[in-house]
Amino acid sequence: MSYDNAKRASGTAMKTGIQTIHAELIAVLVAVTGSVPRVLTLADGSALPAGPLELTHRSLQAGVRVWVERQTHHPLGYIEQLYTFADPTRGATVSGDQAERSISISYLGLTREIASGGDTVSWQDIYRYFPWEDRRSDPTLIERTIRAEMGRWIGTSAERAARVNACFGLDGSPWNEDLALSRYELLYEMGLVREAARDGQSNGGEFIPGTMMHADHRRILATALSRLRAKIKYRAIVYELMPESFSLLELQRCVEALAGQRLHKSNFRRLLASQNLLEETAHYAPGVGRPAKLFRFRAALLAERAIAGTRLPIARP
Amino acid sequence: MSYDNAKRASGTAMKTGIQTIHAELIAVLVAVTGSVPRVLTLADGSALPAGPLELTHRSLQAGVRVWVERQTHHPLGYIEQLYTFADPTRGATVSGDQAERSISISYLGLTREIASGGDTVSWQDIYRYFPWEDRRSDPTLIERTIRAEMGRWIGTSAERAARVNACFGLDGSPWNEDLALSRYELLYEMGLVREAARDGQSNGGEFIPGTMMHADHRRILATALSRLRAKIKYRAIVYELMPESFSLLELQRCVEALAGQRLHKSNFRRLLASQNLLEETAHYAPGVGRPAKLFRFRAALLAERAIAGTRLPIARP
DNA sequence: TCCATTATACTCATATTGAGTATAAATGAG
DNA sequence: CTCATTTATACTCAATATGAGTATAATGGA
Repeated sequence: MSYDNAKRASGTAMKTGIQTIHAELIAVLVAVTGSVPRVLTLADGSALPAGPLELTHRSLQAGVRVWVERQTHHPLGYIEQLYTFADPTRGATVSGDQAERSISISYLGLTREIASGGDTVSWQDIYRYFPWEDRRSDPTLIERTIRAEMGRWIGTSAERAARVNACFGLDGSPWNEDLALSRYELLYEMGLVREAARDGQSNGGEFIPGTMMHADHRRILATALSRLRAKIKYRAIVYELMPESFSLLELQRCVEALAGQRLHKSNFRRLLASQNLLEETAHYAPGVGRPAKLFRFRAALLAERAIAGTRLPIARP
Repeated sequence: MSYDNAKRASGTAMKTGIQTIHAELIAVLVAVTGSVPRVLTLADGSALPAGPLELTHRSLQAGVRVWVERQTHHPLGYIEQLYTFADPTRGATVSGDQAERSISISYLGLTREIASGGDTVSWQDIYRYFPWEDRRSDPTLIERTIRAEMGRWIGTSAERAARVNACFGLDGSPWNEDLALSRYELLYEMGLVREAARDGQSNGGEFIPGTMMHADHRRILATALSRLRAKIKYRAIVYELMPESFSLLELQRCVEALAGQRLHKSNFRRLLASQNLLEETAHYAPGVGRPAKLFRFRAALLAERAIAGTRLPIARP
């Protein structure tokens, strides 16, 4: 049973008639501090910040921006729409025989971490929710904790085995960091995350480590992580996550934090050089060892934006 | 003034209070027939098919699928969510002092073209709406028709010049087919598409050739084109657009139709070979000249799905 | 002074791309 | 039946890009 199917199955109040549609904005605010990718959460890390769509908002984007800036007292740089979910079951308050349908529109925003005003608002390590996605120090978590359970789910199905191998980079398939969302959804389908059990999927044994979240917030966070990982490869958006000036190693650590992978130092620098995104400052970062030159992003970058894009074998006239 | 700003400015009925949110699904159905990329439209090509979100739909995806299949009597292969717009102005029926807000959730679907049952339903050449995006035979349309107007908008602003050059591949910048949406939005901002005038943007002179659409359907179509062009480069989705078996040249023509670019024949084939997506059939396509071997997509492809993904300079342990 | 530590510069074999040329297998005109 | 025309495939080769290192340069502290 797929993620969608499971959600459906638990639905009850389906009847045609007068319906109030309730729309909600959900924000995934990401920052990278040191080598830790973090997300802004509510309720002790168990929910993403969300607010109702108000008629005063001129556009969805503007709605999120206003809302987040009020929460964090910090201007929000990059914003991007993630996905819209409309689940008839979730938040279905059947009051007075009138079903309420909820639409959730989620956004990804990039900032730098600052002390948040709110009380229950806190920044959490993203890998708290997806320990298996962080392969920087130990790429074997999956193997050690849950491979046996996955084997049980696979059984003798060649198709299931192929899916698991492609998603988790097992048995010869390469690991692809962009597949974070597919992996979460597959784990849900296998009943190995707690949300699956909560939503009525029975499961025979263990869960994979990782903190559960309210409703499908963890899925939304996985969507954000996937999107962000894919995007850093062809758009210079790390830019929104870095301070004014930084060393090349700091930039590398930031990308590594998001990708969940160690990168090859000199090749990473060669790549940066070829993109012509950075310019030197006159300053050096002190610290242990030889001081590193500090760089900043080229101002012109703001205008260019789009950059390269992948290639097709184009014919010239 | 940006596209969003212009939309906002024309908004009036903004008041907080009881609000009914009306949600609508909009479908961009794409097929490629011969060398023409086509889209399913209503009303003589002036609107995209759209329908209300019904409570009986189990999920948005399912809603679109049901709706489209009822319209076209043909199973829909690939579906992907595009974007959600919530515009307070559009469709704002201020009846009885109650503002109605409309949310549009758009989807991209891929099929093969078949005779559509409906009367006003028809398939239209996508480039009818974006002639400048088709550079297969004549890449100079922009130059010839509208460069002067763009110059007028740019004036002496270096920032505007940089944006135009990056978007349209002028003055040394490379043309990037994925930027179809940015180009449409920029043309709107410049007042060079008719929608801009309709929405209250004054403009001094000419419009760029291209058929106008209802509401912001043309923008949604541009979103679909951008997404599709980006996606064919890293996911094997052309598959949904091709018949059971086909020659390599037919496949090339299909990709060219979507990309709006001619491709280099032998390099395209080398790429295909390296991806291992195809397998030979025993048949040949007759016609003038040497008959071409017919291929089909490998069945295993369905299971693998995700494929490669772009690369980071990864460090090995 | 010399060593641990981090920064930066080079090197080099291999793979991937861009851009063609050469050869093969059909059709139809004369 | 032969040859020009047309399309299909096979190769070639230089220019780049990538993966994986090694070598050398600056620091602060023992």
